[in-house]
Amino acid sequence: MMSQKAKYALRALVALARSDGGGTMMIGQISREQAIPKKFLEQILLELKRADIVLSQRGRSGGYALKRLPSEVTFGEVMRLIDGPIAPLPCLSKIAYRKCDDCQDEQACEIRHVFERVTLATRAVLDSTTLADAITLEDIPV
Amino acid sequence: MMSQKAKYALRALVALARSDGGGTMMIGQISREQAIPKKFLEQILLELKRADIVLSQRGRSGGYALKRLPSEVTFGEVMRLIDGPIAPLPCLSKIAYRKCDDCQDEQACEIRHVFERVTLATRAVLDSTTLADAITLEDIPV
DNA sequence: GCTATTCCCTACCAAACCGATAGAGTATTG
DNA sequence: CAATACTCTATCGGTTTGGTAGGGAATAGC
Repeated sequence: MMSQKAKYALRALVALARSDGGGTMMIGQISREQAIPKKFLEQILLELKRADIVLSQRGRSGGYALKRLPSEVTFGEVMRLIDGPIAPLPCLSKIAYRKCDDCQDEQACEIRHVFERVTLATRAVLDSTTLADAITLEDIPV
Repeated sequence: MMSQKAKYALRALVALARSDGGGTMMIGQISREQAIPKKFLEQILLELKRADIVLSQRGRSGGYALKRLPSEVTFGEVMRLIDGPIAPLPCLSKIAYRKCDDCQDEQACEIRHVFERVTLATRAVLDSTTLADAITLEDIPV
C-alpha cells in the first residue's frame, strides 16, 4: 500500500495541474477542495518545492503552482520522493540500490528474478504517466 | 518495499520446492541454509501451515513439506498472506476492498486510474508465477 | 515407556514509521 | 503596519516490523 502522504501529494499536484494548467492555489484552497489536513499538506508541498516540482509565492496573495509543465511531472518521480524506492527489494532499486543483507548470490536469487519483472512492469507505468496524462486518463481504455 | 517476513517466507518455500520437489525439511535446516532467524521462521512456517501451503510432522524426525505441488503455489498468494493486499490503494484491492476515506468519486479519481494499471501489471506477474516457475526461471528471458 | 527432538503457541519488546498537530518565524502586500 | 500566507522544527500517540523468550504438545527411537 502506498502511504497516505503520497496519495495527498499526487492529489494536490493533480489539483494544481487542473487549475488552469498550472495556475496558483493557496494551501487552504487545496486542503479544503481535496480534504487534506492543512498542516500536513503544508509539509508535503514544502517537500515538493524542495524537489523543484512546485514553486511558491509567500505573503498576502501567495500560493503554490507547478514549476514545470504537467506533462513533465511523472507519478514515478513523486512516488520515489515521498515513499522511497518503487522496487520491492533494495537489490532492484535504481535510486537506492543495496544488496539484501542475507542474499549470498544475487544472480541466482529466485525471489529477485520474479520481483524484477514486477519492478519493470511497475516502472513502465509510473515513469511514463504524467500529471497531464492523469487528468485526461478517463478517456483512454486500459 | 516488501517485508523481510515475506522475503523469508518465499525463500523458505523455494527451499522446500527445491528439496526433492517437495521433500521434508526441518526448521533448523531451512534456517541455517537460508540464513533466516530460527524462531522467526517458526512463526512464518506456522502461518504458511494455517494457510494450507505447507504441512508439518511433529516429533523426533519431523519437519515441513509443501502441501501442494510447487506449480500450485503462486507468489501472489504468499504475498497476500504475509504482506496483505497487492494493490497500492484499498479501493483497488481484491481481497480487502475498501473505499478511500477521503475519496468522493471513485470513478473520477485520477490517482486510482493510474494505480489500477500498476495493480493489473503487478498481479499479472505475481498471480501467474509459481514456486515451480521460480526455480527454473534462470533460463527464461525477461 | 521414557526421553530427546521437533513442531506449536502466546507473550513480549525495542525501534522505526505513519499520520498527523503545534507553534513560532519570515516574506509580502494592501 | 497589520493581516495573510508560506517556512521550519519539534513533538506525539498509535501501529507495524523484526525479532526474542519460554513453555507446551506430539512423536520416534531406544
